[in-house]
Amino acid sequence: MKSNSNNTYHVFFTNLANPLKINIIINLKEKEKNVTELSKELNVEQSKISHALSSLKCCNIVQAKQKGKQRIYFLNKKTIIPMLKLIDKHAQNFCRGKCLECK
Amino acid sequence: MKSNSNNTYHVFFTNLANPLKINIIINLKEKEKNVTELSKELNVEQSKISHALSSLKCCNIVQAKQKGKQRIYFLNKKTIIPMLKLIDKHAQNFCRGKCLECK
DNA sequence: AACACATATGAACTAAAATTCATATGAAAT
DNA sequence: ATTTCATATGAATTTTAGTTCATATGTGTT
Repeated sequence: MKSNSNNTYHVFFTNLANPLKINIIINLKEKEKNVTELSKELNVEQSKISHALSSLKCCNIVQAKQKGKQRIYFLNKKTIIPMLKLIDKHAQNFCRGKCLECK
Repeated sequence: MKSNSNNTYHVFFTNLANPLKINIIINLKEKEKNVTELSKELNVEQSKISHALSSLKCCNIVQAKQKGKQRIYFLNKKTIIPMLKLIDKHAQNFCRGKCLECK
């Protein structure tokens, strides 16, 4: 019963179920950035950013390119942008604007 | 920087980041069911099902109606079905069909 | 080849979420 | 009003995921 794609769903959602990763994603919506920039703008320690990016990258939610000694991360917008829109709509329609933590 | 809707995203994804909840959702795609039916079909202990349903319900990912002493749960398909489709496409296009756990 | 800047990685620790299990609540039937 | 079937709930425990920090790797500069 627990199919293969069910596991894909689980892996995917688990990867996104983290506030820092969400903040990174939102931040990368406007513009691609390197690790140090993200670290400064979000005011979060570098290795935390690296760890977060690493798992986002492994699902291809973000991608990266090298530029000198910097690594520039950019968002794979194909999936994420429409997904966030779905959640926005869901929150409006079914949760009075925002989903609340369920104890 | 950490906006309000960022938290909605986090709550929403966290709610879905669980293999049992995914299995419940997939199971409810075909047909609405009560707790006992889900428990038997997924071969999962009743209180686990109830806990899972309770948090899915609080985000209105599932909804419920009473029928005698049973509570029938059904999927709010508006959000979830297109979201799962997005992930299917993502997996095909960017992850060779399935997302793999990232260590 | 030594150095500095940029990023990644591993492992121990901490935090958060899921499971378990005993029990409470609820709804109908007798 | 007692019993039975159905579901929910709380709290302790276990599991899983995130953080931290020290250090490794990688890239360019002198």
